[in-house]
Amino acid sequence: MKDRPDQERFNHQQVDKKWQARWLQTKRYQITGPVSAADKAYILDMFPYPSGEGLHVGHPLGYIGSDILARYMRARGKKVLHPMGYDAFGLPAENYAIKSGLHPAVSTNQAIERFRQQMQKIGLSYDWDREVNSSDPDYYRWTQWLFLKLYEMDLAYRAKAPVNWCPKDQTVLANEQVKDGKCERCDSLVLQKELEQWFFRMTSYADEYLTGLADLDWPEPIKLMQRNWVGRSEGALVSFPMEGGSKTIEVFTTRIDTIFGAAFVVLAPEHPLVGELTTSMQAAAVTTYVENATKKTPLERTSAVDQTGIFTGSYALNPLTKERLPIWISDFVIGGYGTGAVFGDAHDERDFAMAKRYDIPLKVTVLPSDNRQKEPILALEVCFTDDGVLIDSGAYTGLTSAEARPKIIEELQKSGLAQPKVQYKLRDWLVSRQRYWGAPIPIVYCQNCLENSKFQIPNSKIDWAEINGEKFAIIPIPEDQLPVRLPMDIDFRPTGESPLARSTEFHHAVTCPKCHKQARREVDTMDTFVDSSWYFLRYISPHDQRQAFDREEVKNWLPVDWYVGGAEHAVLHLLYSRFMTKALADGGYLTFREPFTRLRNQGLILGEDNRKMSKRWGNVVNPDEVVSLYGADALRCFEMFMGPFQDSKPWSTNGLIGVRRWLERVWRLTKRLAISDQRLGEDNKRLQNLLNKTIQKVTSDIENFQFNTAISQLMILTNGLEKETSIDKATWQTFFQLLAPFAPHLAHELWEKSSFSDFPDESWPEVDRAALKDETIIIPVQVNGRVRGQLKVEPEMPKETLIQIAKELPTVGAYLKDKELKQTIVVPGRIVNFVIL
RNA sequence: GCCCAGGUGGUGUAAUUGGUAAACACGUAGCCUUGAGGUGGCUAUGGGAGCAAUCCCGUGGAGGUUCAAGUCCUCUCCUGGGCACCA
Repeated sequence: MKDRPDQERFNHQQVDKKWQARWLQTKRYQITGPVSAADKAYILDMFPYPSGEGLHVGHPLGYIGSDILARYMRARGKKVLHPMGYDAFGLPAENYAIKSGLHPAVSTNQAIERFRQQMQKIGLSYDWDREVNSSDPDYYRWTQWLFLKLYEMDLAYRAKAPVNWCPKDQTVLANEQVKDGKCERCDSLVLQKELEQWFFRMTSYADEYLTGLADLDWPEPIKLMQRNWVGRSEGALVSFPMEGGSKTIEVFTTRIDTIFGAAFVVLAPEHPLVGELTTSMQAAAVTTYVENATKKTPLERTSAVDQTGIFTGSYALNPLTKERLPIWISDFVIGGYGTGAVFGDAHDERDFAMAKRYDIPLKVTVLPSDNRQKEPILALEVCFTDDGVLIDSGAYTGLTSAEARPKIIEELQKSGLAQPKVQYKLRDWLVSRQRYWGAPIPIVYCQNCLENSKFQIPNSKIDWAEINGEKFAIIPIPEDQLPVRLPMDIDFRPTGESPLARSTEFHHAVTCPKCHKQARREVDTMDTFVDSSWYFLRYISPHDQRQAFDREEVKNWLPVDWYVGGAEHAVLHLLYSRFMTKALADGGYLTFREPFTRLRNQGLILGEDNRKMSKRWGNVVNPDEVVSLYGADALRCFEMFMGPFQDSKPWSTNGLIGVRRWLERVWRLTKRLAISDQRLGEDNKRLQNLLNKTIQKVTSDIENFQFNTAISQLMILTNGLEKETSIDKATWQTFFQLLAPFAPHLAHELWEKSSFSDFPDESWPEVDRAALKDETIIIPVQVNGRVRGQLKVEPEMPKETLIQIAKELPTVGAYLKDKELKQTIVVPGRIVNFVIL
């Protein structure tokens, strides 16, 4: 029978299994003693939420990229820490439990089991002994410990605040979880509600989030999003005294230069002075307006096109001009930003629209830009040209408004009329959740302790909380009593109060750790983002029963060198992790202030129909099927070959087949090519150069996360090898080494089959410098910028020779004949260009 | 509305950073192999003119800089993402 190529097929199932089993048997790197920053590589993937649906083909894109990097770094002799875990607390498991009755702990563990198997099938080289699971008491115990530390450091506090309330999920949402005024998860319109909640003081590091970005190797768009999120603006606080009253209205402005043109003052409906300022004449109208405004959902409020408002009946005085300014209320002013009050003037679109609507007289004169030099201008009035140039405010003639601002503030500060102020959009982080499936907040509320504290020395600070009108002392659970375990048998249907409140045992059968009288527990759980804000520390000593992380080992391994994950975490998770790191550093637990040195984002893999992969569209591709049909290496290489790592791109089974075809060709090469012990001879410069180029390209491409072109280059090398009949051993080995990070199963198998010794895990090919030269290259010859011929030349050929032989090309000569040569441009090794008239 | 990122063949994309546009694949066509099938092999494949050598056009659009532009500048259109009454 004829020896048909397809009888030599690469049996990926067998090969995958063999090498995956080997990885699991391998004793992985054990952390011992100090590791220098230069020797280590902490390569981390954002840990997944283990959903019941398992991974689809888009999830592992990032894992494959980081795995290639990890394998490459090991080959380079680095000590690599490459762990994986599960962000296992959270709403979906709880919602699923409500629907199916299956306890979240059970469904979550099933999902984790499945995730792990799926990841192992792809051949991801994680250190499986280091898995963490945020819903495990051994983990959340330390999340609770962290809460206590923040509380000690006054970075966790309890406050009454208007909170985003999702009526469907019956829970409070963080600002970050509200999208377009709707719940991020269930799309219900979000309402506002006043509740006492736990907050983390994110804002204490507002400036550091900005300055710290300078030293981080992160994608620029992500940095920008963080900057926008922090939303720093410099301006001034100005006090507007009330006419005929003792109170003043504090106003924040970034446009102090427009203060002379202030025409009215606007308060947010929530502003505390609203009641006091409203005259009896206006009382009814104001009450109606304020009620309507607070009833509105955030969406309704932000989507309003008109600047509606209501006059309070009172007046304030411009502190500079002493002019009477009517005080209005409008819901375009946000209670939670700045001072919740603004002054209105003509330069601002919203102010302008409102003034127009209610016929409030404006005070700024806007002059056409060709009118700059004209007089006269009222003594204290600020005038602008219509392109925003300040032309007169007395002392600052000729300055742009941006130039004038700091000077005006300085001037006003001298007379006590204003003070500089930096304002941030960033808010503190609301971490309380009225949900079951999360880490319990380690606090009890004790009435007895509050009573007793009245008799203590006046200065002893005791925090108290108000729950349903009753007052309690806030008592943190002592560290050695952690974890506060989540009760397992509980009715977790949402009713608006935390499900934990329904557990008598959890809620009431508790004694105060301080006075040992009966107390009640905090029944809220923590936002799952708290769990994920520190998990990268737990991987260092995941089984440590005495501490959250081993401080010495953390010093060795952190910060994370490469962090790989989706861009959807640009602000939330990444900012929370930065906050936690800074807080722990201030607490003396860490010696660094930024958790992630490098960040790389992977793109989305869309369905073959170019839509987001989802059950709803029926376009989900399961990696298990791909792996069993085409092999783990085909999946890995194809996902890397599809396009730039960070881009979104549609799945294509045909493309996958193409990559599989390539691996098959590599497999067959081993059959066909004779292997010689001789080094490549001088006669095979072509192959030598190709090999060198491939080493260079694959190496730099991996380091730059340009895996798609690395695969292309490996394909080019394969095409080159196919032209040979025999090959030297060294070339062959180099090829397998280069292939190994991408297609580890195939590469290891081929190495072994070729009867080389054990695969060298800590070795990476070097470019053979001596071989890297003397190949002729082809360069274009242009006439007037158009290619008219090609030249085969030595790279080092001198200019004069180049010009001469270029002129002799028949195709070029024809153009140059009888023409005056104006200029000749020669870039050696690149191009020759003749410029003629 | 504001701020980013990006528009290159039928498709995914590449381009040594200003130097032969389309590498590497997919798809398609023809041929080969096979009893058959294709996750097998070979060849061709941007558009147009021509028997051909060869020529013209071509990187969303319009201008510009340059010996030379996918790459730089100005304006403009479209797509994706983020923020959104932040004073």
